[in-house]
Amino acid sequence: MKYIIKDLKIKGITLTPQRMAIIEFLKNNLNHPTAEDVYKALEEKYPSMSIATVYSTLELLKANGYIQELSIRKRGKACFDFTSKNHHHFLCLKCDSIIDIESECINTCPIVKAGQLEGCKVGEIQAYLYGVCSGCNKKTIKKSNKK
Amino acid sequence: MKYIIKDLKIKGITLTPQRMAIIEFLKNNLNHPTAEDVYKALEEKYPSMSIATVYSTLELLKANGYIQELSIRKRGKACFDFTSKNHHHFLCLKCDSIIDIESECINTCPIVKAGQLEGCKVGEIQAYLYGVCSGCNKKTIKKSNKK
DNA sequence: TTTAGAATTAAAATGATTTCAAATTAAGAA
DNA sequence: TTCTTAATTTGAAATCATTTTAATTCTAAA
Repeated sequence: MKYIIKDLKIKGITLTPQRMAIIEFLKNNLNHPTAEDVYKALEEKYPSMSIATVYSTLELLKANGYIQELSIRKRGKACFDFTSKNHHHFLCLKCDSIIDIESECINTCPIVKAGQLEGCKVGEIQAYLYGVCSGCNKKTIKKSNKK
Repeated sequence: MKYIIKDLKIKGITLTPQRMAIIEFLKNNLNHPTAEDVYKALEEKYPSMSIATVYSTLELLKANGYIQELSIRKRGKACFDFTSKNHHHFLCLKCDSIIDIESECINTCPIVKAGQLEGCKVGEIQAYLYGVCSGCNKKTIKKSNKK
């Protein structure tokens, strides 16, 4: 948080209250919010804020590498994530939730380690795992027990 | 190709000329076309075909597991891929092209092999590799030699 | 051949995101 | 502090991929 503020100042990027509020919100909401999520959350405190500001700030933060836009979309919407370090994402096909996967095991793949494949220079890898999350798993088990 | 036709018939799905043409096109264009790509390609041969038909057929083929919709989007558009077998995708950040990664190495990750992680049941993994493709790499080298 | 259900069509609707021009704000200079 | 200019925000309109709709046209089975 602090380092972003400092960093942005060094880069000569203006720190408006709106931008501060958006950064603050993202810091405290690591559950991959959409632009709309951010907008709705800040609506009360900043009634005059425009959704266009949310989009432009998210774009700014993305361009400067503070946040990542996931390739995965929540019901057609882009969602965002603080890029603490390289991590992957798990998607629950039942409840639509996105869970961070901190496991390093994907990063140990030969391709990733070598940083290249068939002449392609590989910089980054984003893995999306699809399945059923533990919460939904438990629900399913309970249901089947009831029968 | 043949097996899809047979399969669809068995499933009681009507094989209209439009659907046949779309399947045929996808078979011959493995470069991850968008709905618009499909539509434009068939426009000449089927001038009356609607883009809505393209979308509904892609949806049908996806629902039946013949094609895969990538999470990655080409300039904001969904793109599709025959799912021969589980494979991953490389995205060139310079030329926007998407290249199939047949390498099995990602699938050998402990998470994927175990099929679970932290209580989540993992069914499938889609990896997106980002970087610079061999074509663009060569161009860059040539340029830097010219200097 | 008839007919009911399914698929196609063109147009309108939707909804996330982007663009725009006008109004406001930030920040450096005086 | 006040002035000034450039950057930012705003709200509304525009964009654009995709979906929906209702009417028309096909398909396939009887």
